[in-house]
Amino acid sequence: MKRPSIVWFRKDLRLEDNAAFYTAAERDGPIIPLYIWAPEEERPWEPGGASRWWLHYSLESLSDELETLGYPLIIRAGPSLHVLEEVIKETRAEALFWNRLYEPEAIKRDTRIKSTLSSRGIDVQTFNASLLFEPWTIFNKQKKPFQVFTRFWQACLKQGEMTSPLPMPPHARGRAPSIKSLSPSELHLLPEVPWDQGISAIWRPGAHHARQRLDYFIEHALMDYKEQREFPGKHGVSYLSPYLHFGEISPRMIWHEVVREYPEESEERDAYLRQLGWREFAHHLLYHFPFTPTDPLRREFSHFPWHHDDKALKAWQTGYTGYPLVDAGMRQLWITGWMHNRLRMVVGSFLVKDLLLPWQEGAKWFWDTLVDADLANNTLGWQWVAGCGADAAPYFRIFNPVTQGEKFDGTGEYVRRWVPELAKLPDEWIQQPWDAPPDVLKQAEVEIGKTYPHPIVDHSVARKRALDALKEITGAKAFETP
DNA sequence: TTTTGAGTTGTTCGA
DNA sequence: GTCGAACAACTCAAA
Repeated sequence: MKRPSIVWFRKDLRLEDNAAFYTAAERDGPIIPLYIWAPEEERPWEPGGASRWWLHYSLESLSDELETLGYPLIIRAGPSLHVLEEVIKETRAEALFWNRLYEPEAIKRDTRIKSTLSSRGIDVQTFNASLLFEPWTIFNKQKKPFQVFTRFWQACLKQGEMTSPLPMPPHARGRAPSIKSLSPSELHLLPEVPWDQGISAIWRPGAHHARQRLDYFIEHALMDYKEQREFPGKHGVSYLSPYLHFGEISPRMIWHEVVREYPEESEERDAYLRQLGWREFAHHLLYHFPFTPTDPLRREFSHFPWHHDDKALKAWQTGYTGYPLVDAGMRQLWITGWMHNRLRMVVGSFLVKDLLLPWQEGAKWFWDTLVDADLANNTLGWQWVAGCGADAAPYFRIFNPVTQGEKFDGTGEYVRRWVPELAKLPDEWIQQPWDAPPDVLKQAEVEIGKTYPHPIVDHSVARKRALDALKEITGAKAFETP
């Protein structure tokens, strides 16, 4: 019997298709599953409020699952290297396995830890458990990273057969030495004031629930995905983003299940798989352009004449801009810790183009409020919407919140759900209550400026202002990548 | 994963 | 009955 191996869990809080855990279980010796809470190592992107909430329940769930297999989870507080050294000493572990992360700070830390511990004779091995295609495996013909999604995804799909997910490892054979552990509650991840009721009402963290969501999605929504995913009032999407972020399900498991259920190519199926592609693309970009969480990929945008307006920012954050669709999105986020992707584009465009506030402010707010806050995805999303990132359109995208409402929430059911003070307005006026005739407003018990705010800006004026602001930088230094 | 405005075509209606 | 204004509905290029 060998000495113990440590499996360092991070954003891979599952047992199935977990290469690090699987490798440890195949090895002949006890396993010490370890979680280290070290938020300062991720600064300035330490987990936000909603993420912490999720993490608390994920750790409880992971701990329960491990317990039934006979591997009690050890939870400690960082710094990571220090904790690893401690645990190695306490258990006489001789091997350490983990699944790789792709955020710049995590890469630096992990590289340092790997070389330090390897040099002391620990068998350190790392694995891919979070991506279908690791960033250093995909390049264009000039050997450079792709900056356009479609080409990137085509190149990925040409890589050939996707390998199958790894199974659940067997029950523990050896008994790990018993060492001290914190409980999830001792990490103080849950809020002290109970703002989490809306989140608790709809989310169930944990690998088991990720599975259920996936099965439900494949059975009920996948075949209508291409159309239905556009309607925020419907349940046309998979709701898997937070599970993917914390690794409670792997993209490979999703891919495999979807393809097993629908072996034939189809527009619906492939439209969904393509979304996994966007996640891959986001990680790819973050890896190759590690400055992008704070700085624009297109450098000329660092001269963009942003405004600074705390009042406007606050109105956006709290969902009081006077544009029903924008406000509905922001309130859904605040209450449930999640926002439909179409709304992420609409509210993002509104912050950046209509209010001319820097996209970094939006990214920060999302980081704190989203249960699926993910550095790669958040960065890609905000740079895309600001027009300063990859996959830039040849035009300056400015979403019209009224038109978007009419197209994607024509019946107003989404707005009515999240902006109840407008609920009684007829469909015709619900996306633009300021234009409704006085008797209609009266009938609906809406008083603009009292029960619901005046529009914070006039969209058509704001649109022109944004185009003018863009002109100020288009003369600036041309597009370049470092 | 867009919007706008200009231009075109088609329809209605009244002089 | 014919003509043109007005407008709706649509396409398309440009941003």
